[in-house]
Amino acid sequence: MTKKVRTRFAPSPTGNLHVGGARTALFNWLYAKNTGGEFILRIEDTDFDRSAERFTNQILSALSWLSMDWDEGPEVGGPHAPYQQSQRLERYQEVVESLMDKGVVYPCYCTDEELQAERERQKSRREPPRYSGRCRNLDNAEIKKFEEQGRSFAYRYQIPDKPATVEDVAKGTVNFPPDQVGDFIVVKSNGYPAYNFAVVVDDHDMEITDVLRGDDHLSNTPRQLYLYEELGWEPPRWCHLPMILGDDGERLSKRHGATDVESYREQGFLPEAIINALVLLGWSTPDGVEVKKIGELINDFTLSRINRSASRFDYDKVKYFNSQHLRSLPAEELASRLQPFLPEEMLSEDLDNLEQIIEVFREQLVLLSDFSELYREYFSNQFSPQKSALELVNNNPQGAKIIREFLTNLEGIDDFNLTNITEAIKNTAQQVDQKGAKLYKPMRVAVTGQLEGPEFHTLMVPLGKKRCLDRIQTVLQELEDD
RNA sequence: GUCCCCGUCGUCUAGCCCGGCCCAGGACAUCAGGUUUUCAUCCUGAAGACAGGGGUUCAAAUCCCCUCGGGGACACCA
Repeated sequence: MTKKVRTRFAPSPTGNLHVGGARTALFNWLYAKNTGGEFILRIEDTDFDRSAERFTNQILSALSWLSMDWDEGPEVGGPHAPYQQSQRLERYQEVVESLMDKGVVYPCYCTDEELQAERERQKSRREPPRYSGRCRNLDNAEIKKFEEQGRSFAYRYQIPDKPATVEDVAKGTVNFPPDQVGDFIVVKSNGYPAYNFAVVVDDHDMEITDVLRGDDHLSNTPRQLYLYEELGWEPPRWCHLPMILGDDGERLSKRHGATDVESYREQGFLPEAIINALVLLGWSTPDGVEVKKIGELINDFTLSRINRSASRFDYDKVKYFNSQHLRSLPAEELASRLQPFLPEEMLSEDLDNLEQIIEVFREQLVLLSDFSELYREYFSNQFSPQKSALELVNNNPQGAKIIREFLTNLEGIDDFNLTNITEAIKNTAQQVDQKGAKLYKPMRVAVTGQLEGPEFHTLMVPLGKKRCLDRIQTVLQELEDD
């Protein structure tokens, strides 16, 4: 029997969750869900200077919003707690000591300046910039001298001089020639573990079976592989995902505008739309159907359909997905999603009719935030017909007459429902013997003051009899004033 | 600079592993028509790509090589 799949997402809390990170999390989550495995969340906060708790909180909340729940991790705990690297320092120490016992780890007293100077020198000589191993064989006298100078030290791992072969699910077999990497730091001088060391320890301890991550990590993998071999641990399966680039083809960064998941939430995107858009970056559905619900994605997701080339996040397409998902949401659900986006001035009677109003605007909505403008335009008490709209009615010889007949027909309605309103429209059509735009435009203008917009007879129901009649009278008034 | 990854319509991609069904299919965006007695929706259509060059082969988007282009790593960042 094969082992149960355990994937993880291991963000560093040095910024908000951005689309690249979310995509990585998503693939790990989907893969775990698809195989009935577990998804672990781990916080890699070993960058003492840049990590901040508010980022951890933001990441957690963004993940939750996207509906990616984790089986183990912060807040939920689990058998391998704590899931935060800054709280696992003792464990790293323990592993470093075992490496020291094997003599494959040594203290390095080099300062930042020295290391940087070394790199500069190598570059100018057109050599690969990498650590020379100068502290590898320090004798006691030298160590004593450094100690007396008050220098701090970091631990470096002495890499074996041999090629590394990474078997990657997405990229295939990748060979790295020897001599490409220098001895790297496993524990920083502040006592915190360095990335390449901490991931190995944690992924092993947490029994991670599959590591799905951005392919910017591919060239780090040999280092990690060396460590796995040194420690006698079985490495996970690696699957390096193609990167998501900015619209200019460059690595995603702050200046690319909206890259935070949070900002999409604020703009009125639905989490399922973001997920739908994200999953198609570097992966494709087996049947070619692109708009999918989360459950369908879980069902469809396999590693074999991951592609290998980088992609860009297309804002227009996310909007398309949003409009599609918006349409398939039940009115009740949509009403609840809309809550944070409702205009403050919304009337209580309209609030009561929210679901009805939603149906009026449904096809027009692309973002949740579009609702309030639509509401203001068609439900506002400040009703002021557009000039161009009035002109059109004026230019129609029957215009005013249509509206007057329409008004009379509406006045006679007791129960102001869609059937009766439609009836009134039909009656008006017969009375004035008009059809098409000539008939409908004046009525539309009379009710909405505009030439375009949502289907106006559906809109009339939640607008209510009184507001409709008032508006029609206003329009008639303004027509006469001309 | 060295090493690694990648290169199909403007964008996301299918096809590539196992060459022929691909003078390359779909989606978004764009443009043009049409349906809907109004509007929105929707439908139909158009335009639009195998980075370039060599090979191998009866046959190459698919296999091999080179070039070019993009990205990544070479950090006491992850």
